[in-house]
Amino acid sequence: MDSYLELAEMVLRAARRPLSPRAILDAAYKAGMVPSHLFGKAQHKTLQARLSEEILRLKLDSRFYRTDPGVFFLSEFRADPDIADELKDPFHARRRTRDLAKSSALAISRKFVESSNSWSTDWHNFLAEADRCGAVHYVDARRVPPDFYLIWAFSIVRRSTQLLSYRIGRYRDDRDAFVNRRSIGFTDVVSYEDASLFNNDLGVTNRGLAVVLDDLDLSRSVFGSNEDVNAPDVLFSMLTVDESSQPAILFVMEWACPEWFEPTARRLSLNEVQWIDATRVPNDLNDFEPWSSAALSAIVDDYLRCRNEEKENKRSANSLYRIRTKER
DNA sequence: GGTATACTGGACCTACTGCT
DNA sequence: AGCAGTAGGTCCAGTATACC
Repeated sequence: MDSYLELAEMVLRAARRPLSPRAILDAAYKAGMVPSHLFGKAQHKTLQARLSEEILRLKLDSRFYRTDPGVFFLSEFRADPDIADELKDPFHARRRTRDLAKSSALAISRKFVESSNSWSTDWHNFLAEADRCGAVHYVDARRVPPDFYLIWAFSIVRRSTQLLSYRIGRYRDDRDAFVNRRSIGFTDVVSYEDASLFNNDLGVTNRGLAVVLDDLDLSRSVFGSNEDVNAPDVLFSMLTVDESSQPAILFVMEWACPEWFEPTARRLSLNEVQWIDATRVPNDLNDFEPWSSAALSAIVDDYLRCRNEEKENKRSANSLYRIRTKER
């Protein structure tokens, strides 16, 4: 036996019940099963780390699963009729980070974007046109070819005149201009799997909805009903040009939640969740990460312009904003 | 010997809990 | 509500091992 995982496997097989890493190690020491090369001040932490990583990596193919937070069991017992049913239901631990490293991320050729004039019409035309012209490619999000823009869904949650904001932790986004900054965006790259026959935007709004539901741990019914989610308010697209990340195109959309909605802070891995006023530029705009800062400025400008023009329900959609963090 | 891969302990960050 | 201590989950640098 030469690793923590093998040790855990043997102890759990003998115990035939879920155990915490500490209990696994206690049992292993009592049985004299721990080899001398496994040592340390906090071995239960190491074992927990190994189990967590194995489950994260192999998911359902892992030898282990959680029955509760911090309690692990062997997958082989899920087929054992002598094991109680309530121990067979895997507990899914909330991720601290979201995997952005998608191998099939939506990207559009720069040439097409620069020659396109359909920014001024709407997303669907722009994306359909890109698709028709063969300007759409699916790429590895970690290695975007220089002649392509990665496409991001950027979801905002609105409650009347307020927008939901939060502070980004290190695990969430480690780009220098984003870490510890305030944000109004729930963002993710759009993947091939998001597109379907039933949407005509290559899956951009699908991904926008998925990311906001996932990050806020919400049910679809918050934005309509489980069967039929209200379409988001399509705001605009932004071409981001900042030093901290590769140039990308953000499709900014707003999801309107009911007046009673309040995110349950304890379920979030987001910090300092608060509603901010969407009718004026916040004093601490520089505290926001560059994408949110630009989106927020555009939203407030739009609100003020609409109010001036007394066209309150009309948003000027689909204009191209260029963010240059250096110029801010 | 050089390189790739796997494994390790523990640091790190966030969430939870109990106390005041 | 605010604080401190602890636990859970993730990350990373260092080391061991396997392979060429």
